[in-house]
Parts: sequence; C-alpha cells; structure tokens
Amino acid sequence: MRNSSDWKPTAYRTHTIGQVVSNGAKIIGKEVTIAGYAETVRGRGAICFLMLRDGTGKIQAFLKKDNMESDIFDSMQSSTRESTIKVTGFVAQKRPPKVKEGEALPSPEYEINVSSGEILASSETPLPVGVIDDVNVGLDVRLDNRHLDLRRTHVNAMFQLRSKVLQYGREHLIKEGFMEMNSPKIIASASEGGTNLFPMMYFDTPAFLSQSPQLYKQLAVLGGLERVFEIGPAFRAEKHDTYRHLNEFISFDIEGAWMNDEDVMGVQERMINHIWTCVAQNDQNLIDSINVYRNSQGNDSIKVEIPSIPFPRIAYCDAIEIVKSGGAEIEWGDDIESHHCDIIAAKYPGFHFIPRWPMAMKPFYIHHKENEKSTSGGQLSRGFDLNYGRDEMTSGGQREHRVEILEQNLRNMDLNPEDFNFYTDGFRYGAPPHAGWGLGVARLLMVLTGAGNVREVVLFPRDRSRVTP
RNA sequence: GCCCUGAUGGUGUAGUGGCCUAUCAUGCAGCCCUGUCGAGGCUGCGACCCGGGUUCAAAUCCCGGUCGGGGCGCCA
Repeated sequence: MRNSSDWKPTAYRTHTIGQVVSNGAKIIGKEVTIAGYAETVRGRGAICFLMLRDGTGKIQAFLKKDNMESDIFDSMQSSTRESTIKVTGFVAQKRPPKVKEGEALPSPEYEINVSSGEILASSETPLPVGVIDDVNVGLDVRLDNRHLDLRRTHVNAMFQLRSKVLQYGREHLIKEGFMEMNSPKIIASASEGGTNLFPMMYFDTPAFLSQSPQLYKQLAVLGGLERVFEIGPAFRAEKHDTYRHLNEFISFDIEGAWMNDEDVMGVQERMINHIWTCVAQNDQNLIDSINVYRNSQGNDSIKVEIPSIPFPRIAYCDAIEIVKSGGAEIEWGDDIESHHCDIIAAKYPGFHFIPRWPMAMKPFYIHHKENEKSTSGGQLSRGFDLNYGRDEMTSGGQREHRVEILEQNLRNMDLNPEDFNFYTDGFRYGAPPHAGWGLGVARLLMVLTGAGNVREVVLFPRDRSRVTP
C-alpha cells in the first residue's frame, strides 16, 4: 500500500484510508469521508461490515441500520464486491476480534462508524477473477482482466516496485551527470541490425517501429550532450514464446562520451547497487506484500540482497573455459546459450559481466583494439553482457567512433557500407570515444521480485499472441 | 521456426470407455443473524473448447482446428 500521509483531500474524500489507519488514535471521534472498493460485505441483518480498500490501505466500515437512512443502509448492505463506495462517519476504535485462548490480541485497529454513504459505481457479478480469492488464477485469465488482477495486493506491489526501480535508476544516473532524452520510435531503417522489425506505413513512406534507441543516443552524444539516458519502448518482431521475451518492452539505455566499456559497466553496477539499496531501505512493505502471496502459494520468501560491487567480470574466453570444464560442448566463437549460462551461474550466482566477446559476434558499431586477440588469434571486442543466473539483463559496449573503422567493420561482415550511411554519416565530423548499454527493465524486475515471467511485471504485455487489452 | 504438453461451472480443480442428469473449493443468488473479521448456518445456481470419427456406450480413444502452458533457438 502506498504511503499517503502527504496527500490532500479530494472532492470524494477528506482522508485516504491509509491516513485513517495510521492516524486512527489521534482522530478518534472525528468525522471523515473515505472512498474505496468493497472488498467484502458481511452481515445481512440490521448491521453490516464493509471492508473498504483504496490504494493506500484497508479499513472496516461499520453500518448500523439505526444510525442512518434505511434505504442507504439497504443499498450498501446489498452491494456487490468491488463496487466503489463512499462513506461518511466517525473514526472509532474497532472491537478486538476473538482470538484463541493463549494468543495475544492484535494491536488496536480503527474503523468508521458510518452515518451516511453512497455507492459510486456498483460491480457486476460474478467477478471474472477474484481479488481476494485463494484460488490460483492462470496468467492468461489475469492478463485478460489486468484491471482487476491489479487490485490484488501483491500484483499492485509489483508495479509499485517497478515504478520505484525506475525512479531510483533515474536518480542515480542524474547524479552521475546523465540527462534524460527521448528518441523517435518511428524510423526509416534498422538502427541496430540483427532482429526483425515491425513494418508500418508513415503516410506514404514505408517505415518501421524502432527496435532500439542505439543510433539516436549515439547521435546525441556525438552532438555534445555528453551523458544521456532513455527509458522507452523497443519493438522486436521475433516470434519467440518464452518467459523472458516480449515484442514490446521497455529498455533502459545509457550512452556516455569519453568512456570505454569498463566505464559504463561501472555506471551499471553502481546503478543496480543503488536501486537495491534504496528498495531495501524504503520498500520492504512492498516486498512483504509479495511474500505474503508467495508463502500462500507455497513459495519461499524473496529477500532484497544488495549485490556488492564490483560485479565479477568473466571474460568471454574464460566463460568458454568454465562451460567446457562444466562438461558442455562449446568452442571459442560459439554463442553462450542458456544451458551454458546455468554452468557459469553455478559458479557466479548473482550479477556478473561477460566482457570481451569475439568481434565477429558483435554488431559492426562495437569497438575493438587490434592487439586484443584470443589465444587462438580471434579478434576480441569491447562488447559485454550483464547476466543474472541464466538470464541476460544487458548488452552494451564501447562504440566505434572512427568512421573508417566502422566502414571496415561492415565490409568484414560482408555488408555494404553505403547501405549504412544513415548510421555512418553522423560520424564524419569528429566523434568522441563513447560507450553505453541497454538494460531490460522487466528482466531486472524479475530478479528483484522473484517473478518467473516478464509478463508478471509488465502491465499490459505484448507478446506473439496478445495485442489486448 | 522446432520439440513436448494441455483445454471440465465466473475462477481453480477431480476424472484413465458404462459407477457422470460429473467431484471439491471458491464464487454467485436467496433466507437467518445487532460486532463480524478466513464470519457462520441453511437452500439453491452454474461446466466437459470447436468440428468430424471409432464404439452398444465418449469428459475419457482417434483425426483436424482454435486457444493456452513448458522447453529450445534468437535476443534485452
């Protein structure tokens, strides 16, 4: 539940429920108006108990037929679950519940002794997904009804955490001198290469949805903005169907001038460390909400373990050796696949960087140094990944800032440099050495919240078969 | 794109050819209750994904379709 201690009254309430819950002792006897969703409606006689919930807390409203107009009482006691209701009444201390012998009484709670009220919008029945039901609901049904799913405490908590993670990430980058920018999402041609793009018509011109802000953040740095970041959508027309892929996702991207790969790895590990530190300090209540649900489903609690920095760096060449010694078949130049990552993660649980990939496996815009070769003579690059367990969080690297090398890289990959003028033209008038990365926000949230599927931490996910809601 | 797997009331499930006009929980509706709090008691409501086939007999077996889930590949 959100902390609303500073929230002002609105047209529909004098207090948030959270304000009454946390201040009850000081405002006993005071008349307040609150509004919320009817979580339960109990008692069908001459008294009635409404459990009201808003985004800040839950409180019981006590209705007695003698204390109010009978038609208001009748409509409220026959209201359906999840209807939105406004009540006016006096704050009172709640009678303590019966407890088994030997058990301690809970700490004092407060309720509203209702004198009048109004149903703002009644809920149809039955609910397509229960908000407080114990029954486990399938993800697909939940996503079809996300507006109701979101009323569940632990789901709500996950999205509050998501907001916090973005907030703390922003705070940290701004502190390190990065400024927020926005790049276009409608583009004429691929800005990164590699994956398939969604085609679209831009009036009479064929265009695509952007797969990455890569080129634009580099152009911003070339233009002298020095240090930039962007949190925005990226679109990939890949027909994958996994717990960690979506066709639209939010990418957390940075780019910094006069930096190399090691510099931006430092930015990243400091940022992640800052996010975890802030969550541990400020948001344990959200983690607790998630754990209440996890425990009810027989899952272990999650803990916010602040990752210490620096994160381990396992150079690609070393990673290959670790995988080999773990018994898997892999050669220098092969991609490190998920089952290989399991072997590495067994040795390095938690966040770890994998720098110095073979140049041939990285995009043409990644920087390399001629003298950095593998023992077998293969050219290494200044590209890196950040992994957690078997999952890739980030891809990044130092970029190539010399246009003649960029064009040579393209030729080395059997590509025609003229086809990439949209990219290389920006590099013809002087360019600072620079580096950056792109981080999958939902994947980071999976690590923090223990979610087993990115769809859990994306409000309205877009996957291969889902375009609504 | 490949491999595996699944679809039963609103939701989550039981069911392995006849015992199924289908189990349980939750929900929903109605009645009882002036302090409930996982409220309780009583009475009801509500389902075998679609199409074809096998069989005396199909929720159950076979084929096709649709829509899910898991794994792989690719990536963030």
